[in-house]
Amino acid sequence: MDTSSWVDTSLDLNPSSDRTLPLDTPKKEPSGNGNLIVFGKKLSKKEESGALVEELNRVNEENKKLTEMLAAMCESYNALQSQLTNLMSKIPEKELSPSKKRKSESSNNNNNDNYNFGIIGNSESSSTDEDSCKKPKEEIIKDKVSRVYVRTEASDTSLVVKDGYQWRKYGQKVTRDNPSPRAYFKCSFAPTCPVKKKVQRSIDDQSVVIATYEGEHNHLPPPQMEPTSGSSHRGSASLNPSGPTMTLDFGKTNPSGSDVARICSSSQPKMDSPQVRQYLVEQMATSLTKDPKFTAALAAAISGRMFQQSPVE
DNA sequence: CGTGTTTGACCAGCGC
DNA sequence: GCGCTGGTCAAACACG
Repeated sequence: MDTSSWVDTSLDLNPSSDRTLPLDTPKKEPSGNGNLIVFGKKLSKKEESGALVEELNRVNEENKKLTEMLAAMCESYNALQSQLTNLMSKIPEKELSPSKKRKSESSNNNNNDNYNFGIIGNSESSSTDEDSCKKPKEEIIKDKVSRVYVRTEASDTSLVVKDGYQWRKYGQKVTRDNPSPRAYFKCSFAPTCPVKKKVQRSIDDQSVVIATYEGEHNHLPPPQMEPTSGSSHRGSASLNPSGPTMTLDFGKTNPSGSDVARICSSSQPKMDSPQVRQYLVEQMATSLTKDPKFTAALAAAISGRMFQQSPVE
């Protein structure tokens, strides 16, 4: 199993640079004493209910836009998947049969090309077959491997991927095919948790770190605490790296995002019929929302966003 | 003083 | 068998 995916460290839910969602609107959080305080002004019951209705409308609007975003994402995902399928069918067999374990490692790094095409989570189709052919004697069930591409600031050398879990670094190594060091982490939240994580900067894009998760957490994720804990500088992104990670990529500036958008607008055949379009959207949305991991990741991302937005006391 | 990080040493797998 | 490489260990170190 090998799942590649993209995530912005801030887990920005906005897919494009123009922030259409009203997520950054001034907060109208209910205060502890029951009355809403907007910009320090206490509201009467009437105003309060009005504000609540307004808030509800806003949330509904937001919900609608999120749904649209999800649908758009599903569309592009589907289009990319079919493109990948086409490509995979065209690739000559020899390219699919590297024999060495370490070759596969480097070829996995070459999978960085994936994000140039905005392909999310599809390297598994090749690498899974690869692994199963390549290492028949090795336990295939041994580890679930997932890969997450994380955009960070290029100047940030900490190799910290904020995924909501606690990690203890136990090693660092400079590998042959990448001048930037690779850091090795173990999950330290539960002593018995077998999950390991490798973090290395992309050789192509220094602002991108590739986090490779091995294994599955045998515990619940730690509660999303305040972002000041540990080394997290911004709100900790909450995604579940265990298993076939369904990582959300709503990065607004990363290459995959823009390429996805480009692919959406250019290479994807137009779905002219609104019925067909809606049907496809529903199909994809259904299949996605049926995945508990996806919904969990989505919920975590949204809640994380809300936490970030909650006013400082 | 406890916990986490750093970093050189060591080990195992693989190719030649 | 040897060398190369990735992965892990563990002592030293840093930090709160």
